Amino acid sequence: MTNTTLTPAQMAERTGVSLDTLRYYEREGLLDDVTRADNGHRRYSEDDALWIEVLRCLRATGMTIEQLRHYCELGAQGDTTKPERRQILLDHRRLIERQIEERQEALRLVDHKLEHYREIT
Amino acid sequence: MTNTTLTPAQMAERTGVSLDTLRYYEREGLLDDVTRADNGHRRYSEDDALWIEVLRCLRATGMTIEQLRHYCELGAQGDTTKPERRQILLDHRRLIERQIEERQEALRLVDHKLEHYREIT
DNA sequence: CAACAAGCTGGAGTGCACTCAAGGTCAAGC
DNA sequence: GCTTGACCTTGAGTGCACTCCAGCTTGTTG
Repeated sequence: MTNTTLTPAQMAERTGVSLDTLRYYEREGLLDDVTRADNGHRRYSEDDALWIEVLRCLRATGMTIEQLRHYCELGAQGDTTKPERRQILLDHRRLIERQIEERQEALRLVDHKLEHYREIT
Repeated sequence: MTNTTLTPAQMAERTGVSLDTLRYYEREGLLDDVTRADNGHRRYSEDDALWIEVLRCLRATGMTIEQLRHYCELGAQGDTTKPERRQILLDHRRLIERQIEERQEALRLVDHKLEHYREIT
């Protein structure tokens, strides 16, 4: 069993992305040419697993499917698109930073409201 | 014009919440008894403004409309619900902290990918 | 007074990201 | 040989949080 591929179920387990969502991402062009076993079943590679982790992370921080598709298309077009891909990541990085700031402010606000309840268990 | 109330437009401007969304929140029970001018137009108080800021903040950090409605209902039920309201805020606080951690991890991942592009402008 | 801006209501529509359903294939185990 | 389970495809359905629309009233302005 020195098999380096993952079944759909294993991938779902490992990445926390559901079977349906894995197929959905593939349909949307976020995951290209997943190899297949003889019976037509998907066999994900380790690289697929890493990329799906990236997808999960970018989605969780608010990148849309549309934006991810664009990023993937750029990747497929080769090295000339590297600057644009880099810019997309830089822009998203700033978005994440703003999200962190927004949440730190939210913590302050929640803490302020919690003071109002401080006398209780 | 020493008027301490805000028109819908002023409230939208101030809080960044759209007119439609302000009405939607009211319909959903997140905003009770907004006073009205003689002509039936809404006149928001300063307290409304503060509360809408809270709503915006909690929504922005992932509290659902349903949860917010529940929180509001508890508030309307009086002081006996204080412990539950406090617990809701504590739970949400933990959620926000997890979101910050998730985003800090996302930053690391994005930075890692950016290293791959470091040779470019 | 005409016309425009601001607001009102009830209800329908939208966009996004999944998520589910129906009907089928295929391999392994009893 | 039949059932079970994992997977397949296509296409429809769902849930959420808005967002828009039609048709109305009211107040202001040239």
